[in-house]
Parts: sequence; C-alpha cells; structure tokens
Amino acid sequence: MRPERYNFREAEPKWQQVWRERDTFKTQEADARQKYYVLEMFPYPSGRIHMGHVRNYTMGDVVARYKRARGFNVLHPMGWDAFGMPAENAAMQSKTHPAKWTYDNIDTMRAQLKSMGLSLDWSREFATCDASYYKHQQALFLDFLAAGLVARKQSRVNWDPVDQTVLANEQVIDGRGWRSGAPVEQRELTQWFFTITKYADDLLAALDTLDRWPEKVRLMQANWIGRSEGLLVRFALANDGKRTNANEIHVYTTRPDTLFGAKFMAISPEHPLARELAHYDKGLADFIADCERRGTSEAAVEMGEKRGYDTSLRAVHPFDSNWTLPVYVANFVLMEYGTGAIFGCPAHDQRDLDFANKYGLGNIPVVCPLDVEPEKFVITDTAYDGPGRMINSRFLDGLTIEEAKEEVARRLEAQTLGNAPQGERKVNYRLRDWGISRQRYWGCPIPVVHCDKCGTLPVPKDQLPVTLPEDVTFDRPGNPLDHHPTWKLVACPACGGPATRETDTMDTFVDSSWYFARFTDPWNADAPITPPVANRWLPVDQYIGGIEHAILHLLYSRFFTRGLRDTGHVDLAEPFAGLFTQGMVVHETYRSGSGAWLSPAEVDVQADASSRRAFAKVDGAPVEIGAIEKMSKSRRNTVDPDDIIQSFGADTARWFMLSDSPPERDVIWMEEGVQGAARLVQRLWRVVGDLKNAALGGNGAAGEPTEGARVVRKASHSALIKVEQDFERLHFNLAVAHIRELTNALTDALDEVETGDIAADLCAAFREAADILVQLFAPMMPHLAEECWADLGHASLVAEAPWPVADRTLVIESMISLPVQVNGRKRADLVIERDADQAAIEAATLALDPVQRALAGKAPKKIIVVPQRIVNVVA
RNA sequence: GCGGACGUGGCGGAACAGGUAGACGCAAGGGACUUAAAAUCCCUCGACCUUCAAGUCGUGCGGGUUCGAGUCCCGCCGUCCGCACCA
Repeated sequence: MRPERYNFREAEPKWQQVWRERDTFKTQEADARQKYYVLEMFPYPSGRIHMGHVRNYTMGDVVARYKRARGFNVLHPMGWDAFGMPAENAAMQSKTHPAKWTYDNIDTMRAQLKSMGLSLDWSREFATCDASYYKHQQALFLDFLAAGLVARKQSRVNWDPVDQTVLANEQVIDGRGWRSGAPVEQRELTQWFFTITKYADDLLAALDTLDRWPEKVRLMQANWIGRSEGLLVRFALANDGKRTNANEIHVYTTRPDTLFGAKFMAISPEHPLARELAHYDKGLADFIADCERRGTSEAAVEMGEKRGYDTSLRAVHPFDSNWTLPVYVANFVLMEYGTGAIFGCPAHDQRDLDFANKYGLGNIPVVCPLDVEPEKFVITDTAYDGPGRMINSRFLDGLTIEEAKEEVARRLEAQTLGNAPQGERKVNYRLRDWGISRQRYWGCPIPVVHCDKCGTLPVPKDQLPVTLPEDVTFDRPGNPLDHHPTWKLVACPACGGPATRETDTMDTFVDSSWYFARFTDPWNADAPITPPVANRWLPVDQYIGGIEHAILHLLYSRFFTRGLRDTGHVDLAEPFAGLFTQGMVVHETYRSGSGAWLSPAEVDVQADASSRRAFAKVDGAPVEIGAIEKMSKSRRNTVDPDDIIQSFGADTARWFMLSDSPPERDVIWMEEGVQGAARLVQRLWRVVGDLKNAALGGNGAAGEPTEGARVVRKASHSALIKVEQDFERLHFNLAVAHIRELTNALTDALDEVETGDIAADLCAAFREAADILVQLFAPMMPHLAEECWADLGHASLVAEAPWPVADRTLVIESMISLPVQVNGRKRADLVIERDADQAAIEAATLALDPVQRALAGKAPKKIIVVPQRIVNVVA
C-alpha cells in the first residue's frame, strides 16, 4: 500500500543501508568503462560538519551520481585533512590528546556525512594523521630532497605569535595569520623549503591549459606568481672604498628606458650594504632600527610615508661616468623583491616622485605623451607612466618606450663593468619558495637528523615512518616535540654517533598536496602512489571546493604534482583538469535590543506585504534583522546540518542547497526556502504516484496517437535534454527549475484526464514521464528517488540505472509560435508551420490585427525574418 | 593605486551564440476545502494608465552601433573580490 506521505525518516536510513550492503558506490578497478574522478576538497575534522560542507559535498555527489548514470566508472572518495593547530589548541584547553580529539571528531563527522546519503567509496577513506599516510609523505619528502626540490635555508620568515609557528607567504592574509588572525611578525630562522620557484614559469604558463578552471582563479595564481621581464643593471660606486668593501649596487628594473630620468639610488634597510654601512654610521643604524620597529605589516597597512637616509655614497650612471647619483637607504624598498635596490626615476614612478619631492631631488621627464610638446612637459606631483616618446635621453630620444628598453638592454649587455656585462636581461617572480617548517607537534615529522659531525642527513627510508611520540605535554608554549625528553635523541644514520631529530613538522598543506593521488590506491603499503593506477585515474576530472584555496592549496598541489612527476610517482603535471569553486552559505543575522547576537533558532520572523520583522521566541521582544553574512559562530547565524536533516531529511537539505542560487555564488539559507523544498519532496511523491495510477487507468484501446501523449512526451524529453545540459555545466539551480517545470507540466496534464479513460499511448507517456522525472531528480534527492523507483515497480536501484536517452525528435513541433515585433517592440505571436517560407511568414505577419494597428495604415519598409526565432516589421 | 567580477521585480534568480525581459522558486495579497488548523488546490503579483480592449515606461546612469541591446562599444556611478610601496 502506497502511503500518502513520503516518510524520509524511514526511507533515508533504509536506502543508505541498501547502498552499503550492495556496495553500490564501491569503485571497481577492473572496469573497462571510461573513468571519471570527482573529488571535493576533503574536510578538516573540526568537530561537526557545517553547511558549507553540505553544499560542497552535495554538489560533488550530484556530479558523481550523474556521471555514474551516464556510464562512467566513477571514483568518488572521502578522507580527512587531519593534522593542524586546532587539535593542539584543544589539547591545551581540555587536556585531550590531539589524536583522540581528531579521531573522535572524524567519527562524528563521518556519521554526519553518511546521513547525507553521499555516494562515496568509503573503502578508500584515510586521515592524513594516520602513520600509514604520513609515512609515505615522509618518503616523498626524501625523494624531493634527493631531486633538489627541498632546501634548508636561513631567511626572514613570517612568525605567528599566537600559533607559535612559521607561516608561508600564502598563509598571511592582510598581514595576519590565516588561522589565528594574529598580526604576523618577521623572524630570521633556518627553515625547510620546497623550491616551488623552480617551477614558477611552468606553473604560470600551464595556467593557459586549465580551460576548465575559473578564469578568476587562474588570474589570481598568475598575479601571485607575478612574472616580470626586466634588466639587471650593475651600478659602480664612485667612492674610494674607505667605508665599504662594496663597489657595486645591483638593480632590477622593468623600466630601463627611463635610465636617463634617474635622480637617486635607493636600497632596502635590510640590504647587506645598508647593514655594513650601519656599522660606521650611527644615524643610519638608528634609521634602520626605526624601520624595523615600524614593521612590515604595519607599514603595509598604513602605506606609510616614504622615508630615506642619505648614505653619502654616489653611484655612477651606466651611460655617463661623470654623472653620479646619491645612494639612499629607503623604507619603501623591499629586500624580498628583485635585488633589494632600485634606481629612482621620479618623473615616471609615483613612489620615486614622492620620495624625490620630499628630499628635493628634482626630476627629469624622459617619456613625453604624444599629444604634449616636449618643452612644455613638466612633472610636479603626479608621475607619468603612460605611453609616449623618449626625450632628454641622448641616444634614446624619439624612440618608443619598447624601443628604448631594447636599446638600453642591448647596450648594457655589450658594455662591461669590471670583467662582466653591465646589464643582463632577467625574468623576475613575486613567488617565493614554500616554507614548510612548522614548530608544532600535530603534523608530519620532517624525516631528517642533525649530526654535529655529519651535518643534516635524511632518515633512511627503511626507518620510516618517523612517528610522533604519544606522550607529549602541552603545558608550555613552543613545540612539544622540542620539549620531549627523549624523542629527538637518535643515532646518526651515517656515523652512529649521537644526533638529534628535526623537530619541525610539515605544513599541513603538504598533506593535502597529494591526497588525491593516494585515493587512487590507498592500500599500497610499500609506496605512496602506485603509478599505473594513479596514471589511470588522474587527473581529477572535477574538483570542487571553496575559493579560499584559489592560491594556497591549489598552487601547492600543482607544484607538488610536478614534483611527483619529476620523482617518478606520476606521469602528469596538472592534478585537477576541472575546478569548480562554490560560494558560501550565508544567513541573516539577528540582534536583541541589548545588542546580543541571537541564533536563527531563537527568532521568529514574520512578514507582511510591506515589511519583515523578527521577534525573540523566548519573550516576544522585537529583534533587529541584521546583514546577511557568512555563517559564523561569532555572529551566531549558523544552522546545524544535523538539525536540518533531522527535521526535514537529507534530500530536502540537498535540494535547497542547490536550488536557490547559482553554485558559484553565495546561497542564502532561509527557513522558508527549506520549507519550499520539503513541500516539493511531498509533491514529487504525489505526482509520481498519480502518474503511476494514470498509467494503469487506461481504456485499453490502442488507437490514433493523441495530442495529450505528444504533449507529455515533449515535456519529459525536453526537460531531460535541459537537465542533462544543466548537470554537465554544473548549473544545479537551473536543473532544479527545469525539474519543477516538468513537474508543473505533468500536473497540468494529469488534471486534464479522467482516470479509467486514458488513451493507451497517453498511459505509456505517463509511465515514461514517471521514470524520467525520478531519474532527473535522483542525483539531487537520491533517497526519495529510490523510494519512487521501487514504487514504480523497478527491481533494481535508480542509483544503478542508466541515464534515459532523450528523443530529440519529440521536441520539434510542426507548428511554431514566432514572436512578431514592429520596430523592435513585440506586438503579437504568429503561429505558423515550422517550415513556412519567407513570403508566407511575411503575408501572415501583415495579416495580424496587432501588426495592422501598430502600422496604422503605413506600409512596412522591411520585414526581417529570423528563421525559427522572430519576425520584425520595420515601419 | 593595480587587476578582476558584478549591477534585472519586495527577495533569490532565469534569459544558450544580439532575437518574446522577469523562467523557476521564496515572500505577499485574495479565494476554495475544513467546526478549526495543518496539508492541498485555484487566482493576482515590475511600474503607470485602464471597466474592457489596448497602450506607455522599464534590466545602475548618460551616449552609441543595430531592423532589434539585459547581452556589443564608449564614458560615468555603485557593490564585491584579489593583490598591494613588486622597482
């Protein structure tokens, strides 16, 4: 007996169990069908899943289920990005061991994900904190080390004072740690780096091949890599060498054309020459100290005033030995970029102009706009950086900027200073090497040993994994591995003498830089990756995750995959062929009269024709409705996925997640919207039942084809065509709309018939429509779909059913309706034979009343007929 | 400052490649069924004018191209995002 209402509380666990028992989503290696690898960015096990996870994994699941139906051998795995600071914070606060905290969270979140009915192959699950995972990561590190992709070097690094660890440049957002939010300090430390800069050019160039990535992400990566072409110029110092051993300053410039506009030289306060001079010059030492005190982050934020200190050194102009330039130490010159030294051309660089004006250095315009007379071209407060012709530049005069750049490069390459060319063309990058050392416990230990005699040595592979000690304490700041009494004491692998382990652990972004490859064969105990298997599955065909990883994780993974290729683990460079970045889940915020944030569960919202008001559930007091913001604990505008699934079911939650906004944009979570989705679940259940009954209620006589059957079949198949296209393009919101359109059309068709007296072909059309409808929504609402599918009498699962084949001939009408415009304004619809010729269409158009009215007796000048589209009468 | 995206009803959003603007939904208003509620169903829903029929205006603003512009071009305004003293 078919119940009137669909009971998700019974159906959802039931079908989840059926899928599990039948291993429906377990990927078989021995499967000749074309592969399709769909992956969502795996979660950090923070405690409970949030709505962002629901959105992310629902999208991936729709793709996985759709592709499975389309006949692909789909790989859709799940795991845990399980190392990281929060576990240590929890350990410090609640005396729980990070491992226990993490694995408990994983258990909770796994159960939550399972309640969503995701079509995942759980047999491949792993956590990056499993020794069986990080063991292989250590092996990869050693391979990278051997291949020259790892460097240990001293440098200025970003130090997060809250998390007590170093951060990579990519992990500093607006001068603050990406996780702690604390202002980052600079420290000089010896650290491990992946030499990502070795691939800078390739990482940039290959962005062009990623045609299934969002343009925005490719652009962000290109900007981050920051390639520029310029000239390295060596300036001789004119001094007698009394105060310094240096006799040259090296400058990187992208504007060698402006060399005759030079008015000064400036070096960074961190420049070795500045440091050296400071030994003899108290004023300079104070100046440098002052620059340091103000710090990079503060300076970056307030765009501080440009300040300099005249060293009284002079640098010789490369094209005129009698022309010398003052050498300043200036706070706006960055040691990290280029050579840490510049020549200042005030006329054509705003920063240089500000500086020159402040210190009275003057300026020489050397590029004159084409519409200005050179004699009248004067620069005062605004530098000119547009196009023009060279002036005041001796042999460059009259040339374009590009010609002048080339001429200067050519001459300086030919000219020598000392024994070497004075100029050298150079490509420069903004990208810097990826610092992976973290002074934390809960991460993958870096498998090296420091020996006083033998230096820094890799741990032999047969001694892997270097496991984390379990008996650690978190009672004081700093790295618990450092504090451990015995863990770091080890025999040197070379001489056998006393040595110490490296106590830094790897950045957790290393863990997530190859997990997608491990998923292809997570059972291999001997090697991180099984090349033939990985090469068969990779690249990931569709990767889905948040835009916040546009640079971080996605750039690191692209680098790491190149490293894997160059160390023989895989055959490809680009791990993700298709990338989709989904928007956030946002929600209204609510504040009580006292200014306290209220959660959506504590508020009643009422609306009438003109306004929307909220009241506190507890006392009915009015509540202010605030801005719509990203769900966050601090604003209390979160909704718990468990509650939603409990109250409405997983299918409803999944459907609403996909229905309201385009997937790349933020979606506003609204109680009313969820109700609407829940209503649809019941409506679909009813409609499928009605279609089934109507199909059984025929009058039995096979006769002439009926118009009703034609209409129903057309609706089903055109919906099928549209939804197919929507899924292919990940336009889930449109798929939702098109499924609802079909539902409306089928409801209308059912309203027009009397059960028991339905033509045989219409019965068949209803029966077919029921199957198609269920299959269309199955990827989004899989439990309801299975329930309907079984109710329709199928013995198999809809999750295993092949996608229906659309009959495109059904969509073509013999009569079509053309919109008719007069002077571009729509006046009428013309219903005419599909293949009517121009003359027939023109005649029929002019015969229409609204057209006659609009023409008001005038003769039309021209009639434009766009076949199958539109008619426009020009009066 | 540089780079990019976007701007459509009360709201979220449709409109493939210049061709019927507002699909689909949410909210709202009116009605049916019911003792009542829930559930369900029907009608209205860009603005103006209007009994109807019809008409006028309308995709941030101002121009332009075109038979025809939400879509293309030029110039503004606004919002959001990324980078930010990058030589």
